[in-house]
Amino acid sequence: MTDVGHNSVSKDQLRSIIERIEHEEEAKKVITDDIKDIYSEAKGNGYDVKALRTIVRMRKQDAGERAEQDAILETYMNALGMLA
Amino acid sequence: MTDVGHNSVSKDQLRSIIERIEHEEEAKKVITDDIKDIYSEAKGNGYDVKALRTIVRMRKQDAGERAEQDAILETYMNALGMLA
Amino acid sequence: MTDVGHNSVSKDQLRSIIERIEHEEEAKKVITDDIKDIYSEAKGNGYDVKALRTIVRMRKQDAGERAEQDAILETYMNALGMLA
Amino acid sequence: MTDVGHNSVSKDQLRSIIERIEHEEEAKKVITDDIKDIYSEAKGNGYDVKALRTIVRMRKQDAGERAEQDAILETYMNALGMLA
DNA sequence: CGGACAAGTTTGCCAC
DNA sequence: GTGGCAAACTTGTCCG
Repeated sequence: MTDVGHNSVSKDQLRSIIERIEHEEEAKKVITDDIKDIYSEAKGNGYDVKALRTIVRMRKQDAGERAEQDAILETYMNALGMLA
Repeated sequence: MTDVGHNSVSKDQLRSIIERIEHEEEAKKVITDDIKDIYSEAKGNGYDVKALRTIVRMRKQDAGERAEQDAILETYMNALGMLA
Repeated sequence: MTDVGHNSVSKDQLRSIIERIEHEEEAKKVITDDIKDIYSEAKGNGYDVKALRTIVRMRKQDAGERAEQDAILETYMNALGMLA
Repeated sequence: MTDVGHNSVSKDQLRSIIERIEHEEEAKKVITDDIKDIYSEAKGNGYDVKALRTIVRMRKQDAGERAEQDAILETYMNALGMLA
């Protein structure tokens, strides 16, 4: 390899970095699939997946933040006459 | 309350589903953070993070590439009546 | 080209189909970009883009359907003690 | 009502934004439907829709491919200090 | 912090 | 009509 610029890049070090990342990403994929399985199973038991996701999202969302979002929405909806 | 879907949602079953998902998502977050750490560490060692991400992405694509090509071939063969 | 199966595909006809589709997709992309521009401009005028998107989505959604979704959500939230 | 953000949201301005977006989205839907029609017509003429979609997708990728390659090259050159 | 990029989520379509 | 595949939209993250 031609040595360009700073380039004291150890081939082995670079390979190690890449492989560590790829290893983690595989692990992440496993978990992602597990989550999908849980939703699928729930669906099989009659649950509404979209609603479940909404619940999970809401619980993750900070309460104050949620109120803030609601307030903005309400402001706009009111301006548009979408409220009562 | 209006009865939606099969309903008579078991509180415990629902809670179990939600908590299993949240547990998996926490595990996923740990891994996501690990990946970020690896990139940060690499950056500290003088690597260009954007380039690293590009490499990882390319290797992922290359992996999928072969399958993609095969799928295309099969599609055409099927369209031409060369399969079964 | 080898004549396989039914294959009386006119090269010109195929090309025409493909190009018509690609032409439409370009037009679609223009509109998509226009929409992005409107949101950007609104953002520049101090609007909350996320809230705007929510409004648009809600107005698109049928009222009855929305109530249905809300009912499911409420059922779950109640089961989890997220209400009151 | 709570004052959110800059607020004093002009009802007319907001309505205008929303309606412009909705107008564009309708236009987009028309095009989307046109595309569907083209595929349907092609199907009626004996074409394999899945294969057509594959072709369109591939041609789009090929177009982006060159730009992608250039971007990768630039990224590396930049990382190696060969730019600027 | 603003704009680009990537990830994740949702929706639509086609085959079975 | 269900489940898997692919497109589109949304959200979040990262770099400048």
